Amino acid sequence: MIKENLSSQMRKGVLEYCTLLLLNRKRAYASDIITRLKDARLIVVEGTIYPLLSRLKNDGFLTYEWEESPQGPPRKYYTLTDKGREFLVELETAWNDLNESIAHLKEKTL
Amino acid sequence: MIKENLSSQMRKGVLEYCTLLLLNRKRAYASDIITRLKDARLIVVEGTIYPLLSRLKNDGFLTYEWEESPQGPPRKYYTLTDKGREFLVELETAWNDLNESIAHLKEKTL
DNA sequence: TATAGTACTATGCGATACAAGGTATCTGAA
DNA sequence: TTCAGATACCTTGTATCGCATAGTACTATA
Repeated sequence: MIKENLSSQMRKGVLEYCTLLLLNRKRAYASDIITRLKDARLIVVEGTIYPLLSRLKNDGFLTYEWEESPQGPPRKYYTLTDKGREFLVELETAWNDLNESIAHLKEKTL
Repeated sequence: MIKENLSSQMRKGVLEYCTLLLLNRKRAYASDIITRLKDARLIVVEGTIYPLLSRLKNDGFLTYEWEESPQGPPRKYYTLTDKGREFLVELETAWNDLNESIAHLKEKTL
């Protein structure tokens, strides 16, 4: 592994968590999500976010509604389902567990 | 994505960080590493750790020395190189950045 | 010699991030 | 009316990584 794809590899699966976190606050459409993740210093591109949203929708974690746009084509606004909120809790737990494991590895032995 | 491979995906790339963290404290051989990661609640198996160690070695982040074992075949004891220690710092930064991004997404808007 | 235990290696699969390219809609200027 | 640009969505192919599985090699002991 080289430096360039370092964060790329480390984020595998985490983007799912971040996207759900984001949508839990407020509904959004794909381009909007990309912008918001960029605000959080997470660089994401279209080729990543569209398949991700489709997966989450097919698993029943998200739903969407088409809505007219003031400019340009209509938008798909995604929102969390109840199942999605439950899944978000699980992801949160998994993330916290990972952090605990790392903390454990840091302080251990010497 | 289903619940089972949730943590699996999330850990992608993180295991590299954990392994380097672990070896930064004390040298170890593969089976030893698996045991130590298990102590930190990270379940890892042989098929994961051996390719990972090979990659890190080929990238110059690790070196190893063969050493006799009190029982069974000789062991490959891995240690970090200077380049490996530099890489560990980068991984640490990447990890902290990810945590900051998530914290940002949690508190943002509402 | 045979068996069990330990350690390392190789192969194939599924999931994911990403680059690159494509389609469709709307607005405004020529 | 036509066309360029912006917006928004979607698809395909590639590389990487964790993992299951199977296999190889060495040592000690009966």
